Amino acid sequence: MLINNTAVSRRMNFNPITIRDIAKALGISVSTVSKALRDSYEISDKTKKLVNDYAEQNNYRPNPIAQSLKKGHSKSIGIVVSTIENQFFSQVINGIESVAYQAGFNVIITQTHESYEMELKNVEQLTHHALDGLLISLSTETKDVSHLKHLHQQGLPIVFFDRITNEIETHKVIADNFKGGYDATRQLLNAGYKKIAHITSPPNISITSERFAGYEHALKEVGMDIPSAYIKHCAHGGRDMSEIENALNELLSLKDKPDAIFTTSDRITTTTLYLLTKMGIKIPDDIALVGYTNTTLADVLNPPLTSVYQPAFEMGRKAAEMLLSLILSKHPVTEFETITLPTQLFVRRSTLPKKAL
Amino acid sequence: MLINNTAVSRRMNFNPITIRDIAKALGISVSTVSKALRDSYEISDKTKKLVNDYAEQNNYRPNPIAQSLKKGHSKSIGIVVSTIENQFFSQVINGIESVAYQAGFNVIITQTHESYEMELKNVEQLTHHALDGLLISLSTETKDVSHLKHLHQQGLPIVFFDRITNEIETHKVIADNFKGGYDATRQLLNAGYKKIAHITSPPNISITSERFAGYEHALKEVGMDIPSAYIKHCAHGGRDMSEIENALNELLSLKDKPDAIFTTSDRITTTTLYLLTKMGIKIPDDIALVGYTNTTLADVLNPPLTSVYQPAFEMGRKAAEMLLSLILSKHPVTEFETITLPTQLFVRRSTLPKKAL
DNA sequence: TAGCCCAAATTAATCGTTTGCGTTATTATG
DNA sequence: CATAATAACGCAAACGATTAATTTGGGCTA
Repeated sequence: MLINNTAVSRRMNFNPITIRDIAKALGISVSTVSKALRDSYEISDKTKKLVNDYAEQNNYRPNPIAQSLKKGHSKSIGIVVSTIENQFFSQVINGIESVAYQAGFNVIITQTHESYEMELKNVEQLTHHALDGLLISLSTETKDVSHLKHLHQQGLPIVFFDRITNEIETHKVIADNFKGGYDATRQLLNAGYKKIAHITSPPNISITSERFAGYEHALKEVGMDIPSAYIKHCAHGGRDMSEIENALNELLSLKDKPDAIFTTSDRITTTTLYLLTKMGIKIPDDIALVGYTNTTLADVLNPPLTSVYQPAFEMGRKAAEMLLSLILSKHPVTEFETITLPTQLFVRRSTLPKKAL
Repeated sequence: MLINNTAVSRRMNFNPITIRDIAKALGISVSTVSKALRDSYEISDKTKKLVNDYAEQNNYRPNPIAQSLKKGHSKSIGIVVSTIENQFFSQVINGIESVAYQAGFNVIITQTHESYEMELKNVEQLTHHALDGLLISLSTETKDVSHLKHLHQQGLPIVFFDRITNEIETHKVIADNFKGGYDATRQLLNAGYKKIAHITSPPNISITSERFAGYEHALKEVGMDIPSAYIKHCAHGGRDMSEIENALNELLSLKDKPDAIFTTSDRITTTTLYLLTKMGIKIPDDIALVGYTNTTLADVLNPPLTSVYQPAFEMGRKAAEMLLSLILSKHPVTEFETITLPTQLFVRRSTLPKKAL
């Protein structure tokens, strides 16, 4: 009876039972209910049972908003990535999730689609909602990180992963991009390719320059210099197919055409493969291809694709662990570290040695 | 001076300025500040300017938690999908995002990884945090939807997409699964294949039975009956490779081996392709393959994969629009609709007509 | 029986905002 | 000049949960 009454007295909206309802129904005070539910020593077992039973029967759930307001934290962390369609990022997110949920945190995912403006909006959005911490991989367009600096100064824990900045001192997790670039290039060199082009993201983001450094080092090691006409930057990291189409067309119209291409990022890699195929260019016969990608499909592509694989899940785990340590730390943290995770080169048919062709 | 003082007086934690701080600094009341910020007619322009200037200079942000508590809503919606690694779902999410953000809502994404237990946990998690509405595609394991029924009865707006239930009356968005299954099967039949196996998810989820019905109809239409040994259900929708491996092994050890396979779900499709390739089975020569997938890579797979493409982005948009209409509705909604979106069959080399082989 | 202790419960303040209503001045009206 | 109207602002009660401080009512001891 009573139950029904309290039930109908609420709005039609999603409006669950509160501790006040319980208190009223049981004829005791609100604080007694609260303490009983939290199993306080101040409350008798009899009352506790009474309260708990009633709460259970009426499917009571503490209002998380009220708890957050009171406790001063929201138990949720924000994630900013370029796009979850990229398998690399969805795997990172899986890693983040696995540790966040363990710790009772939930995650809010946002995507920049490689746009600086979207990054601003998302960070704004996220901090407009209550956030205990932020995990971010910068957008391709991002050159200015003052939006993040402000938040960081205000005390919001931030951990960077993948695409980082050195303008903000905090924990960071990256893959060994230098080695990834080196391994990929070295593999092409070993297979006999001598004219190695590089299609990549803009140089302002960290991964681009690091991978380029690896590429450069491998070439220099064998005494080759870097032909600037072979280096192509896609303004939006290959978001638009036309970026890559243009890059390829330019490369292919060179007098001295490349005999191999090293691509970075999932999107650039798979789109390059798609376009070359569409153009009727044989891989690796006409042009060899090695690319960064985390797709599980590399083995069944045509041809199977030599690729640099990044430990995305692990990166997510590590980043989340570091963020949680920042959030949960009693004292302000002043010592930060940057973790570098190894990458793995999977050699497949797209970089078949030249002599074997 | 004052600014600095208020700044240092706060905790080291992320603890931004409040309206109380503004009131104190300006020597006016909290309510005046609040009203000034909300541009109330009760406040003079002079005071408004004073408050707004101070707020801007000190980078004031209203605490969203407090606002949510007061206003009774959180401006965020929850999403439950099986896994964002599946391109179909990440595209759906992009669609959802595009309308949610437009309306000032943010989204919280959770993954079930096809587990009923995880679905329970996620729904619990989500509603533990403050939610204005829920978008959900059921997990493969889910047979009981009482956890959702409760929430729905309590008044939480819910919209189902993709994998729906008819036990709960609300808005739903699905693809035309019957036609998808029919088209795929029909394509195989037209290409001359006669022994068509079907690897799919468990029959309890809606998409499975709907697609099966299409498959069945196509076969019956040409007077063929459905050989039960050709129907394989993967308990977790292909989450574990072994599920698919077993299914394939059973199919291939049949006296009367199938000459074609119709797979549903991204995961099952790509894994089947991978396994057949690894087994050295030629597609389509030995076995033809048509599958559900939303990967952009279908064209560059080996062989290019005939596939049923679902309008994932559009599905996300529609679902989000319906949810928002539910959330924003002044009156309780009693009329619900189920939208069915068309699918598209892309014919590629993996179902090359038999005579052409 | 006074004095004290302890268990068990209540009161009230708090988190940051919002908002109905009351309180001042100041201006307009008869 | 007295009164009504209005503009501009403050007070205090919410929203739901937590918790320090306080009260209440026994029970026990000296």
